[in-house]
Amino acid sequence: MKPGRRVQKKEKTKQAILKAALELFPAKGFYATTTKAISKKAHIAEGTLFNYFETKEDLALYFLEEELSGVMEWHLANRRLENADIAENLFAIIQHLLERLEPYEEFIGAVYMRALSPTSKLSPFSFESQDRHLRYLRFIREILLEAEADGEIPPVGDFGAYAVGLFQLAILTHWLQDKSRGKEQTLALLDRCLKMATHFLRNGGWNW
Amino acid sequence: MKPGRRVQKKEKTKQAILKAALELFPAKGFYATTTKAISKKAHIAEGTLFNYFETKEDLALYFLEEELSGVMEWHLANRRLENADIAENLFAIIQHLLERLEPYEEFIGAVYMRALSPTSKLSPFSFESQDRHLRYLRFIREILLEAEADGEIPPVGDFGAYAVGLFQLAILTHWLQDKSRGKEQTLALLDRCLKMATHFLRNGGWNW
DNA sequence: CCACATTAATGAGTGTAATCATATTTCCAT
DNA sequence: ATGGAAATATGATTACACTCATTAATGTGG
Repeated sequence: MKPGRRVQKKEKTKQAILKAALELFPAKGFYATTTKAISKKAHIAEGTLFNYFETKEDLALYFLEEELSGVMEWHLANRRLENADIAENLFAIIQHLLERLEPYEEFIGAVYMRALSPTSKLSPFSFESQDRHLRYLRFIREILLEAEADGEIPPVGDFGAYAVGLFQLAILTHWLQDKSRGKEQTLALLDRCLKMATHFLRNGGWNW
Repeated sequence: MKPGRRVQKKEKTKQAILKAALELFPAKGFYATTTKAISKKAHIAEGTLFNYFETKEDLALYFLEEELSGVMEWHLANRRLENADIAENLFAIIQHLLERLEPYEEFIGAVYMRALSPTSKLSPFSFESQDRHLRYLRFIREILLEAEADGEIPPVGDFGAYAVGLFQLAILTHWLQDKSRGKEQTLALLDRCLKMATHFLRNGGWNW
């Protein structure tokens, strides 16, 4: 079953849009980049862009979602982490995500906060993009469940995953501002917070 | 020094805009309310609105900032809280804020997340609105400093205030979704988190 | 190869936030 | 009071994200 010309062309157009966006967003930022400019650079009509991405925000979020998926795949392939404790595990995951997000530093912050929002009161987002983020939350949930099963931490429920997601947001905002070499400040903070949190959970802070 | 006609009129116009916005935002939500509709209801020209508020978001955030100021004043006037421990103190503050935000529940979430952002990479916000939020962070910092001085908690630095701000954001997103009567779920969560955090800090979790 | 169905591309059109040159109002010094 | 300066209001205009009716390209069954 080889892909027909239609599928091929479609993929090519999508890649052209993404390539154009990835040249403009980092250079001019999310807000100063117009969809018109992206279309032009991708050599397509203005309307075509919206056949591929519902909104300009969705286009920017595509990169985030790709990297979130990438992190999940990477983690699955990285058996070494299966034996790591929960703090190491989460540290590795978040650090890896930050590394992957580096090319998007200049614009991803503008839309990241909204991606997190689980309620329509927060933004006029498509359900689809919420679904995609939910996948990542379920992934985190899985990791926490394993740690629970090993007796590493007490049961933290769905709320645990939600909390980690929020923590990740906090780390990301710190990372965006971090001027230190190699973002070492953020990494130190990340390490410290995770160690504290697991220490806290192990010592019965949660079951109280 | 009585205010001249100019100042009076200006204040009247501002109030008219706020009144109109407060009728439309809760009814239709932030996104479905047009600045044109607000102007019309306030009996002013479309452009006049932007003499008073830089952007539509700024207009919505005005209500938040008023309430943040209100919370600070309220806290200052409430001597009872000076002797309360840090958990009670923060609980009272955040609960009070949530109560005050109730009238804006339908639209404040749409802009709240952005107000928090301390970096221009996150949003095209005016510096002014960042300043206003900084005032609140300094207020939180003050409260934490008092608790530090009393030996209630170890020194948590500016980061402590930042963390509380982020925590408040987390609580707010929970609150927006909370369908329980009187938002009691959120209040229970708030109580639990604060008690855990102070317990944690007191037991040397931070100084590690 | 051809009709015709399905899918994708197009760009003029729309709605709306925000701007800006101009007009109007208020203030104040004489 | 009056003229001119400063502040404020105005709404036509702009810029932009996004829509949609139409056109073009591709796939398919006979």
